[in-house]
Amino acid sequence: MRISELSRRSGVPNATIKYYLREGLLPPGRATAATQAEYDETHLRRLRLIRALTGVRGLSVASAKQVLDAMTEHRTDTHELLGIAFGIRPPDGGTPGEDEGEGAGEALTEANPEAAALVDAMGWSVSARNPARQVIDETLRTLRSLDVEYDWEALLPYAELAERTARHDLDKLETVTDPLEKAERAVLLTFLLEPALMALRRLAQENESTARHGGDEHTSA
Amino acid sequence: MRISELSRRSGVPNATIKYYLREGLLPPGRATAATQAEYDETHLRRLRLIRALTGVRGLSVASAKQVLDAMTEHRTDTHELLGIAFGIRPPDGGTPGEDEGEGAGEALTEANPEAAALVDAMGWSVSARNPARQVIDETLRTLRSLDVEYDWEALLPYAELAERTARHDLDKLETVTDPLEKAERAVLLTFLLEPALMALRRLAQENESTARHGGDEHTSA
DNA sequence: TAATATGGATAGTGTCACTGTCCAACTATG
DNA sequence: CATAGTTGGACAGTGACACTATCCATATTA
Repeated sequence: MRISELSRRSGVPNATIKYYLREGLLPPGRATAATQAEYDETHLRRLRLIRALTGVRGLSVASAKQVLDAMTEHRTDTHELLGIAFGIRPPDGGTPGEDEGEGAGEALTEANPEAAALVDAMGWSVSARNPARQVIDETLRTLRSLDVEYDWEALLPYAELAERTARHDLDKLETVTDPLEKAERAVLLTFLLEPALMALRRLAQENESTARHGGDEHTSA
Repeated sequence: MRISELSRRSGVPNATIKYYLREGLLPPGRATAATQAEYDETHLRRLRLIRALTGVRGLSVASAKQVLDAMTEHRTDTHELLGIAFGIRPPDGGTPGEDEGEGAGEALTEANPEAAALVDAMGWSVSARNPARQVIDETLRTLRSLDVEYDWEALLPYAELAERTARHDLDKLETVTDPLEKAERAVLLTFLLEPALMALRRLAQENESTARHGGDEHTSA
């Protein structure tokens, strides 16, 4: 199919598709002539994936590219994908310092002692370079700067719940055999589910709060 | 203190403080003269809160304002705060439709049948207007549009974990008595913890993946 | 062959979160 | 009191981001 059909079938404007092509999020079509290219179902699918990541999940185009790249490159190694595909946080840009791309190694463990302690306590085996560590230490530090006494031990119950969540995630993944599809599913379950998971927590919080305080008028305007 | 000291003590540039004042995130100081105002510790604290929300959590300035406003207005009703303070998603702007401020009511439940079913199945009592419902339905719809067979029932295990998480959250909250402080803590635990919780899941996922697949070389470059 | 579509390049748009500059009014110091 | 420095407020400018629009030399289709 040509670009217009891709646009029509995906609902993504023509110009935007070109933009994604430029940015490398969408692989170029097979060129049939100097000014003509042919796209197929994989392009359509990729496009939907891009919109899911940038739309529902709210990733920036650059972050989506990283995830997509990791997905296609490491399609044989789901486990590594899960580790690598992260390194991305909400499209905030705040608190950069994200130029530690290489050679950080040990330093990161040192730099994130709380995450390290937590990982240790849980008996987890995760890369010292997993950026999630940094998120944890940064959050804890921020919390404490606001006088909330919170340390990695306070996160232990959450870690156990996360462990169960992860087990559930991986169970879901194991039903898929095709490596490419598996990698895609991993991305979907890891990233797309995040807002929904947080939404569940908010729902549960409201419910719990209602249950503890006055249990009526909770639906009032 | 004057603006410079506020800037020095918070690490937020002078110009940025002025910007927050303009945007209404930071309440104005007590004017001592036509071109002079006095700020106090509450301003400093608020500033730190703003940076925590926009920095670690990645909220947009506008979203942070909503949260902060809800926090100060509903400081008497923590339970309602938890329901209201959301309505904000990552600063993506994608898929808006967020102009349902009033009179949506029933329509939202209708519009989000999966969230409704889930809430029902869990026996939860939450407002029909809680925007988290929309996030859930939207995520599920997106997932299915990508051929991942996923419905609210698949979310049930997560909902149960969320319930436990929420219980844990509320427990932590109950130790605080001062209503203002409680509202602040609620915001902190609800919002600031989110990235950390997601980080935990990623860590747990990597660990679980390592455990299931080859258990070595997980730290390799 | 003429009208239309396409791919690629480049420029422009609107939003966001600041950042810089001005200036009149203050304050601190000599 | 003079004068240098600081402030609050207004407003313009900046750079990043995610598009969106315009061109134009082909290609395709009628």
